[in-house]
Amino acid sequence: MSISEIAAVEGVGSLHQRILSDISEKIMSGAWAPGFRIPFEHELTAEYNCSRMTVNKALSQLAKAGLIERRRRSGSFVRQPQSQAAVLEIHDIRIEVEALGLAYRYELIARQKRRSSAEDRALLELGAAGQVLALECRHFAGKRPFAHEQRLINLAAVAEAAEEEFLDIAPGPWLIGRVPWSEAEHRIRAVAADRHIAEALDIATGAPCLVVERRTWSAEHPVTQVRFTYAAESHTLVARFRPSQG
Amino acid sequence: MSISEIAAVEGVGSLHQRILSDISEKIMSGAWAPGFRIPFEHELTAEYNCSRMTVNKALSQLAKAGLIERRRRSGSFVRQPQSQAAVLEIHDIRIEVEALGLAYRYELIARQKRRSSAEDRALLELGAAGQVLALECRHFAGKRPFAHEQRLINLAAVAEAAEEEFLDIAPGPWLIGRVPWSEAEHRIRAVAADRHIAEALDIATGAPCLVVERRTWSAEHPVTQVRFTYAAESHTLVARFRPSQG
DNA sequence: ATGGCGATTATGTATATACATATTGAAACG
DNA sequence: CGTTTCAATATGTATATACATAATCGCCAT
Repeated sequence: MSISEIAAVEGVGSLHQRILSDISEKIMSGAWAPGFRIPFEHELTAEYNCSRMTVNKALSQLAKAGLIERRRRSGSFVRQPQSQAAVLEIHDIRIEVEALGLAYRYELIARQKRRSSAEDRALLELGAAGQVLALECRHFAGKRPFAHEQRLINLAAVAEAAEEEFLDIAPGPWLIGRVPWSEAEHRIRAVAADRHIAEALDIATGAPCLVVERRTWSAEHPVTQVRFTYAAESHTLVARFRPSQG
Repeated sequence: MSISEIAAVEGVGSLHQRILSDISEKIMSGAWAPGFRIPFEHELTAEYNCSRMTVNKALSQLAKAGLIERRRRSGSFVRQPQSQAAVLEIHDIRIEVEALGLAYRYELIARQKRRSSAEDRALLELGAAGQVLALECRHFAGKRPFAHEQRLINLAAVAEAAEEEFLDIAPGPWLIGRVPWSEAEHRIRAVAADRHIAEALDIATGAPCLVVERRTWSAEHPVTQVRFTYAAESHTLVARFRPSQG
């Protein structure tokens, strides 16, 4: 939780919020350097003329936000500047398209159930061979293609997928509603459109595209691997970042 | 703040923590669907045989984490799942290059101190005019250009930057060591290299590039805006994801 | 009906208080 | 001199209570 998120959730007028922002201001400005021991709760209680609970609420939140570290008997200390980590929002494509005020349409291009090839196993990080479902589809924004999707689903992990046609529902939302995922890994890069992608997205061969690849695990089992390709003009990923311990 | 972050910070043994995890479990599992009105504070007070403050602490945190929405007089409701959030690690370019086993080199191309233009103010989201420092530089991996950097620094926020030549140290690490940041926003997209970028990165004009733009704030003040451009082959962003609400 | 008004209700914030727990520092002891 | 014990201290959690605030419901007058 970032400081501004705290501020956004809490009323900015409340006292514990004011204490919180006063202290974070001192830390952010560098006035209180890393390692500095911030005043004890009872000192802040006196300074703000309020109860310890109120001070405690503010300090607890600063600790949660990672700005300070609290040690019993010793006090609270400004933490070392942390590594950068980000909270990256990845929306459902449908929601993204509709947020642009455009009509969303989904189209299945190909669907193949097969025994996993060596390449499939590499993509899914599967140890043993087994059945997989390979899907290729397109997402439209209005009349224009918005994203191309290539996906592998590990049928050992999601057996019901074999029964689903995926004619009317995209595999993303279908999976989200069915398989809780515990972890995922994304790779984001720029590529030049090859012939196949260029045709699918109705752009020139060689045009820049944003590729987002995702691998998802549920309880340590690989579930799905997907590659989304967006035409450069159509897509920007937005990420809110906050400092965090790393 | 994600649920697991809450759990990590708080002791898992405390009562408000147990209430919190009980409820988030119901929400995550789908037992309490979006829109469902969770029990009132006084009902949970009875169920857990504890005070309202304890229940309130748990519910406030669930609200902060974005799992529920609280409405006075109406109750608390499970929110629609908003998006998937991820923790994306963004490393220093130098570290990234050296992780590839290549020699890192930094080069300053241009440095200009100026009164902020309208464009500068838009990029930095600055209200009033003031002095800014505009920098352009390159990062090398071995002999090849790895990334191109265009940066604005708000001198009202970081006055010492005016004295720094940035001949031997890149502005990124320089800023990180000096200005704690509270929040940043990233935009990631693919573009075709224009002539200037193509020259700087030694690639063909029109070649796909990954652009990462970042705006950073410290204590509500804009600090810096930077645009990194990477040749497509040279860079992949990797993000480890966990489920979360927001 | 309908528009305003007060009562009701759930949450939001703050208080004083109490006891638990972890850690430190110093005194007591072998 | 080293170790154990104990008291002091800051934070962690929980309680009962109080009043503020926002939203909703129903009543009443128009």
